[in-house]
Amino acid sequence: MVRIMTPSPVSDKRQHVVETAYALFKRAGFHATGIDRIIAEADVAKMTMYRHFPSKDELIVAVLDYRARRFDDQLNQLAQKSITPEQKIAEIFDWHGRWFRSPDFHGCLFAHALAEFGDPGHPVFEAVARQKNGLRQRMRSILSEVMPRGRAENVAATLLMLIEGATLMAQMGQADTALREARKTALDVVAASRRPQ
Amino acid sequence: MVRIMTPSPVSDKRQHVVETAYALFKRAGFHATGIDRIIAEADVAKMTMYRHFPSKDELIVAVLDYRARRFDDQLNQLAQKSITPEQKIAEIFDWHGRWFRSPDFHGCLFAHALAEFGDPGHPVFEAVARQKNGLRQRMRSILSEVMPRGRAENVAATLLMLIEGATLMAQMGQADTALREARKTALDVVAASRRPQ
DNA sequence: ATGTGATGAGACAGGTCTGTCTCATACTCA
DNA sequence: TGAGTATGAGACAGACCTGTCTCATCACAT
Repeated sequence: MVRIMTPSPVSDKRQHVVETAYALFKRAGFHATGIDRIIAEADVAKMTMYRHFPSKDELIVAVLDYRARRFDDQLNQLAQKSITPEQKIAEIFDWHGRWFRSPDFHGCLFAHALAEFGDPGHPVFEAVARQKNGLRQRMRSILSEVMPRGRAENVAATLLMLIEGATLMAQMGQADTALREARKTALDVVAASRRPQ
Repeated sequence: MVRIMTPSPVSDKRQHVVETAYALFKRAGFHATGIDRIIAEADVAKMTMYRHFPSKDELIVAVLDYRARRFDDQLNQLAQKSITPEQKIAEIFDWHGRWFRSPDFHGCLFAHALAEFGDPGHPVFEAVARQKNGLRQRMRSILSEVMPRGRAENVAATLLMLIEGATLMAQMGQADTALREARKTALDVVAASRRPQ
């Protein structure tokens, strides 16, 4: 008989490890956070972790993919609230502004992963690229409503750079200035390329 | 008699360790690069390193300060070649473009350091802040020739974000697009705030 | 020549890292 | 009841980590 293996308790433990690892990676980084620390904090046996994730690298990828999914979900919800492309773009920047001011903001986990796993071809590198390209394509598709495909591509790249730069400045304690100027520049750039109605 | 201790051979070893550590940190990151690896690559005794740098953290700070100094020197040379603020800003972006295309470009060492030592108050964090603020103030002082102090401050922050974002995109293999769009946006932003002559 | 300081070579300590293995326990479903 | 599965607890291996210590050597200035 085909049974899909008891689903809930299995995923529960796995998900709990992912979320605990996320909280630790975010604060201390990837190499500086040991497996022992993760399982202690998650209150889980070491073998439980290693049964779900064959290696630390795969746990890191799982954490990144989990965060990318949550990020996408939140931006999807946000997208329903606004109508014009300008509003949608502004919402994305404002979402980042709220993030910057959140209690334990520690910068972008994906940028940090890129710093520690800079080798292209490494699974972690690829997970980072997936997330950043996803955000860029999201913005490109928003922009392509009001400008040609090529321009939308380039403007999306510019907006992504502004977001990444603002995130770095926010981590250095300049959250307010960073978001205000990045948001303003972003809307100016969009306006300059917008197809007149 | 006051003797200042044989100066050249001492600094030679110290500088050699700094440069070797730089090359390794750049490729593999800070936590992932061990002291043993550094002294082996530098062909130096462990005690020689520890006499110059009481701890690994202080070596990291020395490496960052060394790179910040070299970066400043190069931009100083560059500043003499151009006249108008627009030219000077464009030169800074073009310098980054050449950097992105250089043989072993691995992203911004300071951004990577921020990822691994995100705790404000940590000496490494402060070294990063020094470098980023230095670049921002350099651009602010360029811009203040053609716009009020407050605007120069904000425009400089925007340019810094574009540079940081472009550096991150370059590390993900989008060097050409990143630099082109960042440079163009930067000059647009400057033009929009420029005091008419 | 002599002494002083920088260096080389490597052992060593104490801790932490990732990953494996074993054995006992609990839970679920047939 | 009995089989299959997930898990807990922890020992263990082997490597690596930072940082300290000792002793020999070398260069150089007086």
